[in-house]
Amino acid sequence: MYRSHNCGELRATDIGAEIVLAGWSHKTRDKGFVVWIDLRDRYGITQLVFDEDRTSAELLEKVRGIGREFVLQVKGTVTERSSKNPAIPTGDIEVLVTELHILNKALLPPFTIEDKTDGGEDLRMKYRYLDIRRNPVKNNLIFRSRVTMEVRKYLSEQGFIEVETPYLIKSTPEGARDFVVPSRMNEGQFYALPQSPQTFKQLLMVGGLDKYFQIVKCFRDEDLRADRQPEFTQIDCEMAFVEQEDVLNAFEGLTKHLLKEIKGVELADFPRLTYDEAMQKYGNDKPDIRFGMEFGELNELAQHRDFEVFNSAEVVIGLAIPGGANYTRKEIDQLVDWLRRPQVGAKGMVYVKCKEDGSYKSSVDKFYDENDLSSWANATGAQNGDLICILSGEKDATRNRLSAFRMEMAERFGLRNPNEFAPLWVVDFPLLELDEETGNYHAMHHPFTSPKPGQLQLLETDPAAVRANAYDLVLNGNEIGGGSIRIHDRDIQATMFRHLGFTPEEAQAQFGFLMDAFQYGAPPHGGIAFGLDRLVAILGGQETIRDFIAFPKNNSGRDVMIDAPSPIDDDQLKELKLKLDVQS
RNA sequence: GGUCUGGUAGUUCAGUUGGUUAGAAUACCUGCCUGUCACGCAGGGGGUCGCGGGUUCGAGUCCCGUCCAGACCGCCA
Repeated sequence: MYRSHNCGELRATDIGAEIVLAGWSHKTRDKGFVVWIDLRDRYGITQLVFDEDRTSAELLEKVRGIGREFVLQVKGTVTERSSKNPAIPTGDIEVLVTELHILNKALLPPFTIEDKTDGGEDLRMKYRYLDIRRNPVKNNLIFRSRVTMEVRKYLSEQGFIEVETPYLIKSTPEGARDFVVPSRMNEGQFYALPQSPQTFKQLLMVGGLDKYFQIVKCFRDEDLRADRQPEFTQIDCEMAFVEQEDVLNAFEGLTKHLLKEIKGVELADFPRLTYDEAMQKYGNDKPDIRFGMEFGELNELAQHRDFEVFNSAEVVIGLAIPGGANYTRKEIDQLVDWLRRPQVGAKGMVYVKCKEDGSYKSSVDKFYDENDLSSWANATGAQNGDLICILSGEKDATRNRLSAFRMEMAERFGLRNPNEFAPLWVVDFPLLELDEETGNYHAMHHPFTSPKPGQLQLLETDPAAVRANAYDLVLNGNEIGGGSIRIHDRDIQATMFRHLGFTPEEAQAQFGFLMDAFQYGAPPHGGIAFGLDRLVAILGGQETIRDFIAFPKNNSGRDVMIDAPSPIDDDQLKELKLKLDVQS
């Protein structure tokens, strides 16, 4: 028996008990006549005590050889502390050690194993197993486990069946770049790792499973971000015989359940915005609605005067910055500089100061009078004391820029409170999106998404106008889930592929299995997939998902701990019949 | 593919206008300490200033290149 108790559970009621503990030596405090060691495990810290009166000289000698992170097993008596520590749960007691075994020695860790470590990101990732000993990381992993447990519990209770789908599947050109895996037994051929189990879950619906879910790894070979990893986990769900309303209700239920169980937050019914509304009000299809600051469209009010910049623009949009009227010239210049950075790319900004006395002062006073400026304040909801910032230009780019600006200002004003949760559904996404580079349309969600009823004909005449039964669940400015009602009719699916530029032969070669299945009685179906890593991070009140993943990859997709990816040797290449063509 | 920020002791960082022996904190080591718990006190060891080149009498500091890390844009059906 390695231990009778863990390091977090002994209390005053245990005083007098003979116990055995095991754990890591967290910190030693040697006061000369007495030595304390904080013994740490997953459950907490228990203070061990050794002193000149009660401990043998031999044992004291051994204790003084113990370094940080040695693995210890101790036998001893639970005793009352003469000076207690109310800061920790075990602070009333300590263990007077009679026997000590060093189960394993340890090198000095390259960073301190403390809540506020002195280690940087780099080192922590290289020695992730040490990092995981720290409370912040350990607690995040425990937190994640609680979330997945609640997901499984809730969905199982709702009648969903968890089914595993294959990881070695087929590469398709649509969507993200695939990670590929060479097949030894099929020379010159490759599997792809799934970007999502999309087609399989649809086939499970054809198979009659009716309600499916899976907590599943997905893989996308695209560049990383603080909230994006090349392998990530989805809560993947699909239901048969459902309309959009059924899916939204089912997963609004899941989200409410999680917020209640995990955060103790009771959410009201989620507001819904159409994609068009979201873009118009927030310039963003995943708006953060924890704060207001909605856009005001000023086209009608600002055009047809003598100001050419606005007249020639597709849109003129204003955003009221609370309390911005007293910004100095320098402060406003700094905002303009921020907007002009290459990442944002605005050419300039027009501003209107809405002064406390109700008068206006703008950078375009030459072209507009008080009535104009007043109408702008009205349109943007600006109060006296606010600053209206106005961007103009091409619609999508201008909305995009002002949206980035809105988020930046909210960040600066501390309006993005991590303990506040503001979910919403964004619905009625466009079915197709024009690819600027190729001039072709591609599916905004994916090619299996069904157009809104009655809009199929519109595909021929005005593809960009077609709306889809597609929806995103947005939480605090993050897309945490997205899904759609799928196509379940072979002919409609074939039509979709044609519009996406597939020849019938290509469509059959790549997705024939799905379209064939649709011929054998596919039920109407739809579903959703949640990004688990992101969801857990947001519930945990953090921006970056890395510390909710046990072994994450760095910015360049490397695992610096195991040093992957890495070259493979020539024998392996030969076996796979692969030749490399890389410049060394 | 691009923009920006950073790389100096085990670690986190400071280092002024280019100028003597590159500092602080923390960690580590030694000694002291009768109740510590961020223990305290005294002392000590510890540096390829990412790498390569250049400018200069002289480079941690300026210039060019390169590698690495991070944030973001593109990308992510």
